[in-house]
Amino acid sequence: MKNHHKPVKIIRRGGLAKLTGCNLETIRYYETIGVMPEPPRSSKNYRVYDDSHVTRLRFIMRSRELGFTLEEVRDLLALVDGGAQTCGEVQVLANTHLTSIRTKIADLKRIEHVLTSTVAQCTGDDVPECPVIDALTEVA
Amino acid sequence: MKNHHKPVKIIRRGGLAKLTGCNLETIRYYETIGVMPEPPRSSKNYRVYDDSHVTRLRFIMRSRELGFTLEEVRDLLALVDGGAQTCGEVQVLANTHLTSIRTKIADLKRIEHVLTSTVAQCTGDDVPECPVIDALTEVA
DNA sequence: CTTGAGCCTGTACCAACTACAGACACTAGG
DNA sequence: CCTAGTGTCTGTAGTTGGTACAGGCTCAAG
Repeated sequence: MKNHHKPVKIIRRGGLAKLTGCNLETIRYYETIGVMPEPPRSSKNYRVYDDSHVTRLRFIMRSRELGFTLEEVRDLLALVDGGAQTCGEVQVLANTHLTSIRTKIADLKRIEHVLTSTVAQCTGDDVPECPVIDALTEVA
Repeated sequence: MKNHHKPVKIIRRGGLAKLTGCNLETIRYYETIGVMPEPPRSSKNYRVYDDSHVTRLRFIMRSRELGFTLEEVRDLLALVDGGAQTCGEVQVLANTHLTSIRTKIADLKRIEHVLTSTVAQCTGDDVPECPVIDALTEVA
């Protein structure tokens, strides 16, 4: 008969924030948009979390770090929650996301190329003539 | 004595939108945030634009296409408006922007690499085990 | 007994737009 | 002359992904 009056360290919102590194308010935000479940409440109406919430929040954060939108995170979680997720379904989501990332990279590289070659023509002097301004002004 | 009762085709908001490809509402937005000037109004309170507005809006749009934030656009315009802009000053703004673009590219490439190598391990089958889900779940 | 920390709620704010409602203005057709 | 359609005006709300703050409650320590 152990743990009679110190069963488990209870996790409240601040605790979950510290455990995960997530911002305190963001946790509540994730709850309101439905990617985090509404946790049970203590007698004083405090949110009470457990390990499953820690895991889920970390999943969300890691997904976000990899650039998944919250809508995509919702889809991933729906697959996981459904229990019937298949590797094939997840792969489709991941590949779709990968495509949009590759598009973004291509866009940024194009921008980087244009800017780099334009700035390279700058004298950098105290003169009003500037290739960058010209490039932005030209009718394109 | 020509153009006696057809002086110049007047440009209203819709006209400016068509000339530039800019969204109608965005033009008003740019005015409220101060990157586009308040144009004169007709007797019926319609905004009346001229070539200078077309040029300026195109400058803004081109800057946005190159990924400058509206705050950066404001800075660029301030230099141009001041009349005393120097190539050196513009170059500084452009290089700062370039740095942030390169950072974004690097971030996206890292993400792309992680996702690509993870998805590559997927069987894509109708099985619940999935390397992507594992990667998102792992404590990292 | 008071002070501070932590939690609660609702709401406002950021970028950079986009869209919509409701009210006028103007033009062409019937 | 009336009406339909288009264009414009204003203010305001919604988008994404958070972040922050105000005002109020509870609780533990000093």
